[in-house]
Parts: sequence; C-alpha cells; structure tokens
Amino acid sequence: MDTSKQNTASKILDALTSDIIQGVFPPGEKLQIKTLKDRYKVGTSPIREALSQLIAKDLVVSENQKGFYVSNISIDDLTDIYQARSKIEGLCLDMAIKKGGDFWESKIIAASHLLAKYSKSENIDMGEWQNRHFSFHEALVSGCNSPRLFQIRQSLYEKSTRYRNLWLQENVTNYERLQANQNEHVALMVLVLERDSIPAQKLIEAHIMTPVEIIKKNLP
Amino acid sequence: MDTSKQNTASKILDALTSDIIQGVFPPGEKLQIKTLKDRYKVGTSPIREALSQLIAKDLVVSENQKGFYVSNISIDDLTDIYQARSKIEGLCLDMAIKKGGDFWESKIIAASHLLAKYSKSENIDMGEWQNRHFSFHEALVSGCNSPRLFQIRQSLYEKSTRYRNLWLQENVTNYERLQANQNEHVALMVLVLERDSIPAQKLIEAHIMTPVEIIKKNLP
DNA sequence: TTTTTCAATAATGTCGACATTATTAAATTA
DNA sequence: TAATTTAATAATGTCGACATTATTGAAAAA
Repeated sequence: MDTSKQNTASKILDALTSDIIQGVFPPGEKLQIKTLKDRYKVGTSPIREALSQLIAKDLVVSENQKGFYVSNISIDDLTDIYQARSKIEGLCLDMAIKKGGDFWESKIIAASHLLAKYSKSENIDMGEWQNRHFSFHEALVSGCNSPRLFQIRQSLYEKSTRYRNLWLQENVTNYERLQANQNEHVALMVLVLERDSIPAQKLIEAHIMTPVEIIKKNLP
Repeated sequence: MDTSKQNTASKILDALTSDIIQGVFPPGEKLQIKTLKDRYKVGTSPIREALSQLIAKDLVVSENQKGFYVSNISIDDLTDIYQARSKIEGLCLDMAIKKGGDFWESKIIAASHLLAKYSKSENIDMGEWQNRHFSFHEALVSGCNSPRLFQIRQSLYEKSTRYRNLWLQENVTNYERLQANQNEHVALMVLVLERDSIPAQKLIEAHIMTPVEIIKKNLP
C-alpha cells in the first residue's frame, strides 16, 4: 500500500491501531491528545479522527470530557471474541466448501505446502510462521465469497490479535504444540478437500478455541 | 438516552446515521462538509469525526482530497448483507436455544403476544408494528449471551435497514403477506420453545431471506 | 469543432487558539 | 484530623483561518 496517498488521519489510524495491538499502549491506558500529538507530530484533528474510528472498532473507548482510553481486556471478552471467531470461521468454511471451485482448492494446497514446509524447518521465525499460518486459514475460507462475513472475520481476528500478542511476548510456542497444531491443519485440509462439511466445521471451531485456555492462564 | 451528555460529534453521528438510513442522503450522494456544517449548525471537527465513524461503519466512503460520499447500494450488497444476517441470526438462535433459561422463554412468549395481538388489529401503524416485530426477533436471540455476536447482528441489521426503508417508502405491506409472515413467527416460537435447534435455525434463515426478492425488484 | 493548456474557483484537510469542563491541590471549616 | 469548599491547573472539545489539492471553465492551439 502506498501510504503517501493517505491523509494524515489515515496514517495515524494505522499507526495507532498497530501500537494498540502490539501493546505499546496497553489495555486501559489513557490516550492523552497532547501525548499523541507529540508522538506522531501532528495536530489535533487527525488524532481525534483516528480515535473516532478506533471507537467504532472497539479498540478505544471514550467518555465525554474525560478523554480516550485503550479498551480493557478481560477473560470474558477473550472468551467471547474467540467463541465468535470460531463460529464465524465455521460459517465461512461451510460456505466455502459449498461454493469453492478448483482455484480455491489449489490455493489451499499451495498455502498448506508453505506452512507444512516451514513448520518442519529448523530455525522458525515466529513472524514468518504466523504469516504462513494466517495465509493457510485465509485460503480455507477464501471460497466463501461473502465480503461482509469476511470483513467480520477480519475484524474479529484483529481484536483477538491483542490477546494473542500479550502472551506471545512471553511464551514461545514449543515444538510439541507446534506439531500437534500442524496435524490439525493437515486433517482440516483433508476434510475440506473431501467437502466433508460438518466435521470440517467442528474441527475448525475446536482448532480456533485451542489457544483460549493457554491465553487465559497468561492474562495479567 | 440523555443526549445532553453527548458531545457534538456524537450527536452529529446519530443525526447523520439516521439521515442516511432514512434516505435523506441517498446512496452515492456527496456529503459536502460545508453543507453538513450549515445543516447541523456546527463546526468542521464534529462533522469530520462523525464521518470518520460512519466510514468505519461502512455507511460512508471517502477518498483523499475528494471528499465523503454515502455508500452505494447494489443488488450484490443487498444479497450479501441479508445472507450474512440470516447466518448470524441462525447462529445466535442456535446458541440461545442451547443456553437460554426460563426468563428467556418468558421474554419470547411476551414479545410474541404483543406482536400477534397487533398484527390482528385493524389500523396497523407500520412504525409500531416494526417495533414489536423487532422486539420479538430480539427476544428470540437474547439468550445467546455473546456481546460480540449481538453487536455484529446489530450492525448488520442497521445496514439492512437502508435497503428495507428504500422500498418501504413506496410499498405498504399487504394483509396476506403480513399473515403469512405472522404464521412463520408462531412456527418459529414453537420450534424454539421445544428447543428444536436445527429446524428453528433453518426457518429463521429462510425467514430473514424472504424480503430479499421483493426488495430486489424495487431497487432503483 | 475538438483537444489541450492554464488560470480561477471551490472544496478538502490541517492546524493552533479559545472556550468549556474535569481534575488536582490548597485552604477553610467542622 | 477529616471533610468540604474553593481556587489553580490541566485536559478536552469546538471553532474558524489557512494551506493544499481537486475541479471547473475559458482561452489557445491543432
């Protein structure tokens, strides 16, 4: 993306979103206008516009005359987000299995190969692994062909990232877990390619819920 | 809600949302900052903040240095929104059936009574009928107990309202259609109270998709 | 006449100043 | 000392001015 064509408010929105998701501004932290102006070297308007959009995205809350705060996190919210994500992902997958064509199948196989190869390699860079992991799951549901559901999926994923990152900073996934995870991915692909809708849906839902218990234990 | 505690931007957001949904600003229309300032008698900042939030809600689109426009509508978008809505509603209903308790059941029965009584009355005010209709459907899914899914449901409903209103302005629902509709509501309630999850889900999905074909014919 | 260039106009986007409201700290009272 | 009031300080929220960019329309060239 060419950021030079964006206006200031859009750039601030991207920067702030990233900073919140990455934990630069932790949950509950006050987002003081003056601080943000200094940090990003811009005026009041773009800051407030970006914050407005973050409110609509639930990453920021505000009360009149009392300023802006990073949305709080909680075990309830974590559970709710992941539950919603797993159901939506199941929905998308079901639709994809019913609508997907040859091209969709080939995308899954390609993405699966990239993920499997990297998961077996020696020095695994977490960033790169997450890219391939993300691409594989995206390929699975890419046949669903519903912009709105995809957008909902995307938005829930963004929200869950904040929880994931909070413990990823302290926990490096261990080898056994990675292999178990990888086995699920293969099983998932087989079910999907066989168009075995209901078991595939069940599996993806369980797959997405797996990290919840681990994250719960590591929440502040 | 006490609007006096809202700041200007929030008030403008509510007003603009309503004006867009009600068709005061039709799809595709340019939203000129100066025009909006004059209309709502406020300065630049609150207008832009409200527009920012509407962008996040997909009711407004913008391009850098080219201003703001009301989001366009299309048959594809209509179909997509209603399809997503029906799936989400099915999801919520399924969860409600699994989790809902006595209080939930009683809410459904109460709401159903209010809707049935009014549907049989002589002079039906569409606004009041829609209130009761809305409440009935809300009661059905109110047991699902997932804030995020509920919010998604709400947001999709808001988006579909624009399509609904576009043809409601010209089409008054006729008596036969209303009775057929009402039969579905009763059937739905029975299935739900018997906790017959799968048929209930199927029925609610079909029920929500019903208006799509009618709206399609009446789209500009 | 059609196309291109260029100036005039109008709109957007950003900023800093100012008014309003909340918060903090000091001073007064019980 | 503790509680309450009051003054000070600091932050938010709004506005209009200004710089930047797009659009329009007239003039010149093909």
